[in-house]
Amino acid sequence: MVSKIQSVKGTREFYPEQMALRNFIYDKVRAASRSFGYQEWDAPFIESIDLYAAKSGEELVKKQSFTFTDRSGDFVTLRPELTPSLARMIVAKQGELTFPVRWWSFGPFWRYEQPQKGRGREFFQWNIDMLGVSSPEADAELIAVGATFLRSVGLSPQLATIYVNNRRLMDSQFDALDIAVEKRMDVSNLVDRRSKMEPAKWDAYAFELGLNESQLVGLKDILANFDLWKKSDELVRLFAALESLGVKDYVKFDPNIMRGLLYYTGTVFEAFDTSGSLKRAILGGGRYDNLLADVGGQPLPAVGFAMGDMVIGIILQEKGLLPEFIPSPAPILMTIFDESLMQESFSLSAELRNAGLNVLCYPEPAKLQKQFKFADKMKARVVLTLGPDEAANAQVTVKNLVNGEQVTVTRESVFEVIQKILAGVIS
RNA sequence: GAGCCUGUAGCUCAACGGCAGAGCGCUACACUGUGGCUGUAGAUGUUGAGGGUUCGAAACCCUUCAGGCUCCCCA
Repeated sequence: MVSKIQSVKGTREFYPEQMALRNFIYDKVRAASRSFGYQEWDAPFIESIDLYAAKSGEELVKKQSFTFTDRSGDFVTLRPELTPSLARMIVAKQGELTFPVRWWSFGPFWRYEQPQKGRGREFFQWNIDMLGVSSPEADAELIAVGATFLRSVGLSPQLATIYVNNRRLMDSQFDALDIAVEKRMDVSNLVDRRSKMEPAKWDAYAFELGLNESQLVGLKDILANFDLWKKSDELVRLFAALESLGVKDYVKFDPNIMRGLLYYTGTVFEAFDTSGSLKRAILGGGRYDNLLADVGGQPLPAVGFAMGDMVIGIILQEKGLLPEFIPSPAPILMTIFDESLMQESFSLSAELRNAGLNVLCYPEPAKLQKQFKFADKMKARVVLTLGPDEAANAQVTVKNLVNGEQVTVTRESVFEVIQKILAGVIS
């Protein structure tokens, strides 16, 4: 008895309908990236574990990466993130690249996590970065790319918001409370967890981390102050640029946005669906000015963000923002009337393909009813029939499945008639 | 890595420890040159897998796999 082999935990199978969703996201990602002039690139899918050991979090490297030894005994990792590969590739050609570099990528990543809604072990991720510019206006451009994407998939500012904060601003606020530099990580973590903990427990946790009463009160004041951005020149400039770029209605300052990652140095941001059930970020990123120097390059400022395909995919499905799924990429079905007319029908389909049309040919003679039903299932818009009557007069019958109208025309004019029908359907 | 919930037809779900069912979908026919809509008929299946308790298990117990909700983490 052969037992069924199921797919690996946390992976997804892409049947044509799911593939259409993935391609929809890819198309929108590509369009948003290209509209700002970003170049597409990619890195290897497998990398040495050492690449991540240098700068990624310990959690990521030790617990959440797919790592194995290859046949020669070397440790290799299925990439859990792209930024270290980006840093290496930039450093390798730092002397010959034209800056600012604007690059984007969309590809697969793997993390050994507990699968949940919106989170799997194999997923696709959009990464987009600008390197070589340290201005808040560069930060604004990346946020604008994200907002442009959200708008392009039908997520209005009412449905999705990009929350912005700034690490330097928060650090200065922490300094003002006499919170030691060594404690910043802990306090960031504390801020991150606030929404998940009961207030009393959160207070207790704060004291546990060594904050005193006045520091806790001060921290709460900071986190409740949504005008704090006015104290940051960077954020004032950022919001001015966002206004000019036409995306300010997507963006809100929020001092509670921290982001766990160690390497962020300035502006950080995260986009959320404001109305949905999913509490996960759609996209997130920020400025990381020290990373390239840390991995051995010349100092180079950088800003970027990443977006996984799972959360956005679920949101788009839940909100009904996906286009209708059309099973067949060919809008035209050529029927096969009977054995004797099969070759002629194949020839006609070939002629139409040569003329640039996508044509789905029924593969064998069958009842017309069956073939029309098939056309309907495939959501074809035009069905061609070449029966004895048509063959005798060098004609073809063309049926418009959208409005049910049918005409019999000469073979020479079929192409034109079909084009008119397809054009009419679109408009 | 930890806790809790769930798993029955292709899909969504019923079935008190006592004959495995419904809706949708699917197939055929009504209609021997025409889809959708309608009507009629038909097939749905190792109840996730393995073991145990019981006269009898989809149900109870154990193990395991998968999904979901938390913790963790979110690069």
